Amino acid sequence: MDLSIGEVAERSGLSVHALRFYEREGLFANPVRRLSNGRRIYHEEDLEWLAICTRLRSSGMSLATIRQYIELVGQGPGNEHERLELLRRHENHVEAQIRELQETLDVMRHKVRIYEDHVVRGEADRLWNPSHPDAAARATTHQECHPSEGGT
Amino acid sequence: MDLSIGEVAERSGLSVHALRFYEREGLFANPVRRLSNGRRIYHEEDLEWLAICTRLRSSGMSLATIRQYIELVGQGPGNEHERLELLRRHENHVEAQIRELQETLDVMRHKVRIYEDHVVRGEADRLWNPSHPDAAARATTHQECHPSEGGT
DNA sequence: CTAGAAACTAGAGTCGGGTCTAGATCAAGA
DNA sequence: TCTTGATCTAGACCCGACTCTAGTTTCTAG
Repeated sequence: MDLSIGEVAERSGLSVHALRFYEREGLFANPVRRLSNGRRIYHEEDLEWLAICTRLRSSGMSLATIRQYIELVGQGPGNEHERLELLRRHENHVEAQIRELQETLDVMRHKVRIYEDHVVRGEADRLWNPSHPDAAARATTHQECHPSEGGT
Repeated sequence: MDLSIGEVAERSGLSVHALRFYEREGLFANPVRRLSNGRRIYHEEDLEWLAICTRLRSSGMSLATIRQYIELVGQGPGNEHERLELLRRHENHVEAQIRELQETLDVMRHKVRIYEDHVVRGEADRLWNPSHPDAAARATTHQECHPSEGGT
């Protein structure tokens, strides 16, 4: 039932180094226990938490914020509001990321499609090439492209 | 018509430092020209390119990859295939990011909703708190939650 | 003419998020 | 017994992407 750091590394996808690092940084909710010989022992719940952690990280939550969350939980009842707020902030953040990526994707698809056309016709060199300012014009006249590119 | 580095900074949202840094790193397609006194001059096209650059960056393309793209363009016709491949790879990458974020979002919404319920009922302490392994059980028995959490 | 803003260069520093090293300890198998 | 391999600690190192500093020059307004 007990897991060694190596097993956890393998199953979580994090390196043993990263696991020790996470521990130092206070990213484990239940402080990692040790065997009498000093070796760390983990349990399934740690793996579950690491999975969540990894999700939070890969969706852009910083380790500092994850630590904050854990600290709130560690303080026990009474701060549920703060926890919820933290989670909701991240939720919004993720939503915003999705929107932006979706926009970028639309732009890219458009560009790539046009690029392909031009490649087929052997005249692609000018596209998305800022040294040739007529690139935009070409694209635009051929297929509406970007009436106002600066959509960031 | 000519823009100073300060103007470009203001309009692009990048710092003057960053602009000089980008230039050193070869991220400008049309090499930045100088006035006789050594000062950089930029044009509208540079702003357009910077807008694209910023989009690529914020969607996770590294500066190194952006440089690669520019290098391909700079080599002139003949490598359209490579350019297209690079763009498509990024397209895929962005798509993958969106999918993952969407998944994360679903998970988070679910958790937050449940958390809210529990807060309302004053029994929230155990949720998403790996020190209380019964959290999952509670959530699960209350509202289906995670039959198999490790959905990464 | 002078002050202050803005630009220049080279290079150092920062920050987040790890990764790696060295040297020691410990467990298990040939 | 000896070796191999996993673990331990403290702390150095790395990488990407900037950011800032110092010292200098140049432009602009008063």
